Amino acid sequence: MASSMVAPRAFIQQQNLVEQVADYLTQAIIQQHFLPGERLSEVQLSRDLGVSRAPVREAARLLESRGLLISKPRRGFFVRALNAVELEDVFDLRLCLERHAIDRLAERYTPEAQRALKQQVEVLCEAAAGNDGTRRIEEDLQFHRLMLHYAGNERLLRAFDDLTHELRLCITLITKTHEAPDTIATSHFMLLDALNSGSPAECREAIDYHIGVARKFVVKGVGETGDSSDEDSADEDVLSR
Amino acid sequence: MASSMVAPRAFIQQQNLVEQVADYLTQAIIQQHFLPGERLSEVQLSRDLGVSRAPVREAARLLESRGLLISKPRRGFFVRALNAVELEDVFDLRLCLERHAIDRLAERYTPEAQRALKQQVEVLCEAAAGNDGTRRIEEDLQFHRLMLHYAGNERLLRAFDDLTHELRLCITLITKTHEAPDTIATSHFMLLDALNSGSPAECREAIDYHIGVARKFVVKGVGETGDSSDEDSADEDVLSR
DNA sequence: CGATTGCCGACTGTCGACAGTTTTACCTCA
DNA sequence: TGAGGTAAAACTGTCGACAGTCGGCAATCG
Repeated sequence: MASSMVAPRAFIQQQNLVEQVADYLTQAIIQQHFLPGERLSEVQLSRDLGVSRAPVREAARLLESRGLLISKPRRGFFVRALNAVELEDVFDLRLCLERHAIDRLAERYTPEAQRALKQQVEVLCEAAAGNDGTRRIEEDLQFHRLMLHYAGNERLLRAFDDLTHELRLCITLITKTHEAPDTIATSHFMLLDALNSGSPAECREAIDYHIGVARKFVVKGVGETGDSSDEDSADEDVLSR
Repeated sequence: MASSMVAPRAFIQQQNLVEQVADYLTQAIIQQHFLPGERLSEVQLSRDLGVSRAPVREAARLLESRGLLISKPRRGFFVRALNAVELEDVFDLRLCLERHAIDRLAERYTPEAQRALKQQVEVLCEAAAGNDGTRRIEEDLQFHRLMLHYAGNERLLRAFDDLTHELRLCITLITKTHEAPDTIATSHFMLLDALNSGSPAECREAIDYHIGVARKFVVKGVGETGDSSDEDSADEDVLSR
């Protein structure tokens, strides 16, 4: 995985079955090997992966907290299916988080942050030129993650990471519609320019535009596939507690 | 609910052991029966609660995702201890979420929302007059949760709920400093007035002031207890992934 | 006397098994 | 042929057990 980064201990990490299972499930869901709404059998999974049910269950709970799975008592785990409204909500929250992040970032735009972001945009442009759609998405998300990181609020970053799992889900789910490499490049350079200008208003405008474009892309896509995921859950669960 | 906490009680109802254990742990942590940084033994807990280790582990993972526990591989689960910086981050994220929420709420301020919020403020005022500090906090949080709810973004509400667990943790941890009932009342009526005015700027100002006050209260409190929770984790885990 | 090494207890990670429940398949009957 | 009921199959929730690992303590060595 590219550049400097902190060498993440490539040593033997044969442990952590839970995490391994979670990674496997995440990949499988994103790559549509499990369809939205599909039921996951614990025994089936444990057989396939050659582990017992305990780590599978714990991994499933982890994915549930990340919004990729939904558990129904006595029924098991189901792949999360986002409907149009939920999709809008995800992008609205993303807008909320990134607006705040870019506000903070503009106040503490260190040369290090500037350099890192610029480099990441270059990596992204390179990825956009290639054919690997998944990598393009990952580099794009990584750019935004860097923005959140340099905004200097760990908790804010965690909220973004939580959201990213769902974001990745619905983005990958749609990504037949390829954005042109130029569009991606200019769209991100606009953000850098806004940050360089130091004007909060300009930053706000840039991020609103940026996310608005992404939102349109995905929402348009989901209109085609159009899954609603509603079955019997007619009642509202809000307001409880 | 009572103070007889040490006695673990065989409140073993039939189903949903995980949720019951999670609730028990949450209460125990908030009420400081487990101190920040303390290690939780799975076998001890399972013995005390009269259940096996599986539901305890799953509940612990749930609390970990809520930020109340931290798991160290091969070491077990530890009660989360927030240092001053993390506390600031929590309130900064809260500000981020509530700003966005009040913006949206101002755009769709239905009579129903208006009525519900007003009623909740009254409940809060009543609670503030009483002696039960925990209830006052809960009613306060419930008011803000209602704001988020009527903002009409389920995902935003979920992010707030996630944050609330940590918020509750550090608020309750500090709450020797009682806010005066009048202060609480006026502080919330200001929010209602701002919403009634329909002015986004006024709403923004009100929520900034409101959360700023709460933040000062809590941060001041943590300065006294002053736990840092840092031990050996000198390395940064950000930027990974 | 201080540092190192080996041992011991405690604990976590994981597993296979059992009981209760839900789903499904089949069989009967109108 | 379709509807309804019943029994089997499959699955989840939970449990107790085993193995590998971690931290502490004591004995040993410099």
